[in-house]
Parts: sequence; structure tokens; C-alpha cells
Amino acid sequence: MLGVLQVAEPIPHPVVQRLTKYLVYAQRLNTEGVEWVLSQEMADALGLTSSTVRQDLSYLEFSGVSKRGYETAKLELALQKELGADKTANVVIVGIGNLGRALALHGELERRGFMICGVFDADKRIVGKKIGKLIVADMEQLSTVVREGNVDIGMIAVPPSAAQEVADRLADAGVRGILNLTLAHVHAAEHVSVVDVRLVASLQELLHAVRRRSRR
Amino acid sequence: MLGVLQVAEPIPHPVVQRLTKYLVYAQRLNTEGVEWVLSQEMADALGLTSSTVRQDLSYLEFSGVSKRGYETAKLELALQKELGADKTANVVIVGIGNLGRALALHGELERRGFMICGVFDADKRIVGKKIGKLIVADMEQLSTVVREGNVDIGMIAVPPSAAQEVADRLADAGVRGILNLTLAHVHAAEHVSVVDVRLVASLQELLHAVRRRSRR
DNA sequence: GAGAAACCGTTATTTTTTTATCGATATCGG
DNA sequence: CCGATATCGATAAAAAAATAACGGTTTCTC
Repeated sequence: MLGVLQVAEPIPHPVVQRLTKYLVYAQRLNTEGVEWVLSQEMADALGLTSSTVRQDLSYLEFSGVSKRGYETAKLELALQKELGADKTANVVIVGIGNLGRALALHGELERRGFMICGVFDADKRIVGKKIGKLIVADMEQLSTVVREGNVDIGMIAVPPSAAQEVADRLADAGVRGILNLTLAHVHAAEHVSVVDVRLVASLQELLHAVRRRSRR
Repeated sequence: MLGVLQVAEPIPHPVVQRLTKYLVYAQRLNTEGVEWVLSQEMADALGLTSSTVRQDLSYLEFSGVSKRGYETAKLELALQKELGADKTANVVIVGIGNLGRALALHGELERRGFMICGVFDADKRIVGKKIGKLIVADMEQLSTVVREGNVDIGMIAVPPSAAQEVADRLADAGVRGILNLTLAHVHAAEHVSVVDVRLVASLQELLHAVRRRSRR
């Protein structure tokens, strides 16, 4: 008997990026008490075409209805499920400088289901300090915390020169995803996903756009 | 006499994003004293193909040399010029919560040519406080500072619900670019560029990748 | 109810982006 | 100084993404 394994097709990366936008928007509509939304409305609100919206949402296990649009409550649920945002994810932060500290204290993370279960720094002078409810731990404790705390994701907020080393330690410790906040490029084994938060790079992009315009 | 105005073709967005990576890499090579680099080496270092690298760099007013590659010093210069990073850009930060404060104190910005000339908050209790060398100013002063300080870019680090209003005020004040650090979508007039720093969204993306993998 | 209109899901088309190919050219060894 | 070879730049091909088009279904109005 030949088992035909139905492998769900992976969602293209640009689509995933937009799904996060739809989620934010759907949540907003829900809190505002809006029950239905049209693909065209979402497109207008997010600067897209309705065609793109419909095609993106067709990846979800969920359907809109003709003439009424999408039910916001169910849309939110379907998006959360697809993005894995229906269960909280455990994360750690490495590097408690200005940026790391801000992330640890940034309420938006917990509000969106990211539970910070550890903050680490290599600098002994910082270890032991309190950041919100957490105490900055020594790098030695990283792998223990990751393992015992079932940590999925590590965030890197150290100076760029130390980024790769921290990435390696996070991967060794067993995280499955790395969020890189430095502007250094970081590589990891195939089974560890890396996403860059292009903080400075985005500013540079923006500057390029601005300068380009004034050139013409 | 028919003047043929040679309009420089705009560089595709994905290419611009990579140019920022090349710049960081070229700068690193330069500080390390490496004088030449091959397209293949850059590709390996940044997770790209050599073909992509060569095609991207062909947008610059600068050429590599067969058999030797690209001269790192000149490459850095050409990239800086193209990205507008050869002159410092003036920026302001609106919203001095954890994130805004971290940005104001994040040395990487000044190091990369972004001069922070003003920090603002709507909360009167925060106005007047010192952040590094700057003092948090009232929102009323925004347009004066933007105008007189020749500010190109405004960064939004307020709660999502206030993001659009701040964007409007920044645009009114005369900035040419907006860096949005909230997870709300923000729109602006055509002549104002908006770039999102997908902080929370990147985490969600990462979570999606991680959860997806464990599903199989 | 029947007809008109609106809107979704899907398929087709177009556009954009990435990757591969190949001739030209510069370098290096002999 | 000449041939072999490596690497670039440009062009061509392939892949991916965005947009448009269209059929079908649901809703709404009369």
C-alpha cells in the first residue's frame, strides 16, 4: 500500500510577511467591533491590491463568502493558527545593551504571545541586574535555560562583531529560530531559521529613497 | 534641439536591500585590511549567488576587474554614494518609550551617519528629561526642529494606535522619509517614503518558520 | 422568488526577480 | 610575451511574485 503523504505546500515568504499584517489589521477590526471585511478594504488599508489579498488568504484554512467578505473573528483565528501565534512562544534575549533592554521591556512582545524567559549578557558587570521581572544571567546559563524553558527563539542584540558567535551558541543551546537585530550577517545550520530585523539597514534604505528623490 | 534627459533608472527594491548588506560587508573587509573581494566570496558570506552579487553591483558607478574581483575601498565608496550614506542624515525620534530611548542611545546610528537632532514625546511627564545629550521636547516643537534642523527622516516609536497621527505630523513638518517601528500600517503622501522596521512581525515570521518545521 | 449586482476563489497573464550562461578581458605562469 | 584560466559584465532563461480576468455563488431588492 502506497501511502501518499499530503505535504502542505509551504507558503511563500512574501505571503507570510503580509499575513502578519493581515493579523494586526484583523485584530484591530475585531477590537473595533467590525465583523466583516472585504478584500478591497484590506487592500486599501494596507496598500495592496485586492487580488493579492484574496490570493494570500487562500492559503488559510478558511474562506470568505461572496458579497460579504471575510469574517474578522474567524480570519484572526485562522491567521493566528497559520502563523503559530495561537500558542505563546518562549524567547530569550542575548545582549542587554540599550536595545536588548528595550526589547525585554517592550510590552508589545508579551502582548503578541512572546514570553521572554531569559536575558543574557557576557558582561559580568551587567549580570545580576534586574530588567523588569527578569535578572540578567550569565552566558554560561544559556543552554540550560533554553533546554529547560523550552525556548524556541533567541534574539541577538549584541554588537555586530559578536553576533555570529552568539548565533552559534544559541544554535548549540537548541533554539530553532534566531532573530538577528545586529547589522552583521549571521548564518546558522539548515534547521535553524534566521530572520534579520533590519533596523539600521532600513534607515539606509529610507535614506536612499529620500536622496534619490532629491537628485531628480 | 531635442534634449534627451538621461534619467537614471531606479534601482529595484530588493537590490537596494542587498546593497546595504554589501556596504556592511565591504566596510568590514576594509577594516580587516582586505583589499580585493570576489563576487563569489561575497555571495558565500551573505548567502547569495555570485550572479546576484555581480548583477547588483552593476548598478553602481564602479566596476570590478576580471580575475581580481572588486576593490573593497572603492566598493565601499560607491555603495555609500549610491545609498546616500556619504553625507550624514538628520533624523528625529518621536516616542520616547523603551524603544525610542534605545534608538536614541544606540551608537550604531551615529556611527552609520545618522545624526539624531531631536527626540519628542506627547507625554508631558517625559518632556524635559535627558536622553544622552538630548532633551525630550514637546510635540509642538516638532515642525520647528524639522525645518530648522534640515531633518530628512522621522522615526516613529509610539504605541501603534498613535502611529498614523504621528506620521501625519511628521509629514506636515516636512520630513521626506518615515521609519515606522510600530506594527501598525502607516500611510503617507506620495512624496514621503515609508519604511517599516518589522520588529514584532519578524518575530511572528520566525515563529511561523519554526512551528511549520515541527509540524512535519 | 427572480433578477441584478457584488465579491470571492481560481486561473491566466504580466511583471519582477533570480539564476545560469557565455563571450570578453585581465592576470599570471612559463 | 603568449597561452591558459579565472572572473567579470551582459544577456538569456527560469522561477517567483503580483496583478488582472473571469466564472460562480451569495446576497439583496423588488
